[in-house]
Amino acid sequence: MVAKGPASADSARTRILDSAERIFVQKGFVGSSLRAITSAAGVNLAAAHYYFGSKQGLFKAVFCRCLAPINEQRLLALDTLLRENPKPDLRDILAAFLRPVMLHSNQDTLDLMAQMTAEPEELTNPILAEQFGELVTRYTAGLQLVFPKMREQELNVKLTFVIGAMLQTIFNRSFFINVDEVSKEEKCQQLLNFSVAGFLNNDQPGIPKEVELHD
Amino acid sequence: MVAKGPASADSARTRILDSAERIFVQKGFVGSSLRAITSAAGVNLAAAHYYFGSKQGLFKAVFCRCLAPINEQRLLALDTLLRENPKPDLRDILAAFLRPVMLHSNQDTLDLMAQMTAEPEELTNPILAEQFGELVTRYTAGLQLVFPKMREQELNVKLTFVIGAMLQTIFNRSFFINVDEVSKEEKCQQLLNFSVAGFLNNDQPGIPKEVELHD
DNA sequence: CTAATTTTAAAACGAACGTTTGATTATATC
DNA sequence: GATATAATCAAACGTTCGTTTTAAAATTAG
Repeated sequence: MVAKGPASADSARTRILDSAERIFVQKGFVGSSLRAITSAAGVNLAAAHYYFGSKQGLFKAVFCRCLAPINEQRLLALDTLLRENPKPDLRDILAAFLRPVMLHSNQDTLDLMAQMTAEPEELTNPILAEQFGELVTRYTAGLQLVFPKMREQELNVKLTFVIGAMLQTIFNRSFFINVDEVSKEEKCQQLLNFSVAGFLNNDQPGIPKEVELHD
Repeated sequence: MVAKGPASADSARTRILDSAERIFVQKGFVGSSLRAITSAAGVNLAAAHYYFGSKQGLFKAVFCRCLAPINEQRLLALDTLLRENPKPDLRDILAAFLRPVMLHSNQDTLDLMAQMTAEPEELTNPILAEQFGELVTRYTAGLQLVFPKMREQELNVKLTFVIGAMLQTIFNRSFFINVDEVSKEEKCQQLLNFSVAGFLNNDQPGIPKEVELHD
């Protein structure tokens, strides 16, 4: 009997995941101790290794449990979009990408996503590859349907802008800009407007001749 | 003789700052040990406490040494702009904000800025308040000259987008989107185009009815 | 019930951490 | 040259960490 285990064991496993999620978000990977996680979960210290093998295994389990459903949602939304319209609308693509994160995620998941960007790469790269590799590939392909003439590099740069704006928005760290009173929905709508306009911008005038004069 | 100290002492202090900057960026605050920092600097472990009092004091010193000059540059550029033109151009304001970071900073400084967003707030908040408080205030005021009718909340949200896009761009963490082959200058130019267009966007069509438009 | 397996528990391991101490060496001042 | 101050150093402090071990309790299966 390896598949499920008894109910008490499963709830212990879940309690570890829950408290690890909260503490990893607050303190980061190195800042979180298994002792703090397990004692907050009300289980023995050794239980963490029993269920997840190592601290890193627990981290990966926490992360995948949070992010997998969101990215499945994003991919499903993109599929639906492309099936209905082979020449899709830019706003619809960006909405499919942003809405599952901005609107349909609880705060813990958002915080975990933001926290992820700060962990050491050797820890996060395997997880990111698994959770974001296909996502980025398919969305890039989708955007290329909208901008068939745009160089892939330029498209990647703009997608990076959108992701950065999204992460900064869901991040609770504020750089002393207070946006707490703006609702989720309004932030998402504004980010969509901002991103669509940013994507559609044709080369602006005023390419600087004065970039070099700094003294 | 407290002001300067002998040449060897000053170079020890500087060597600690240099190696701390590099290691803090790579490993974060909790992930960096004073032993690794001091041994990389070729000084005794106790020298870190001798010069900076504590690990946190060292962190603050590293951060301020990096960020103070950049933000002074940004404020000076804004001042020059507003003195020359009481009704400044949006692109000029954003350029004054972005260029010192995107073009005139070395990679270590950029990485440190990005890393900063991930450290625990109790560690970073005092530093952020000191280094970014005035910056945000004055740039917000500058942007309000361009958009006198825009609500401050909306302006803050858009500024958050710009900062997020900037941080994501200078972050070496890629989410598997490769933009390494794009030059600094081109990224900066694209970010300016993107941000100006995003700021200028007037309410796009297709605002969903689920969002209530209050006043 | 008995036996096999899964889950929990307590204790200890060696290693690494920030910090402090006390002594020693270098530098500057008179 | 004597002396006060600044700087360096090795060593140790007490804690905390991830992980392992060993055994007891709980659960399941025959």
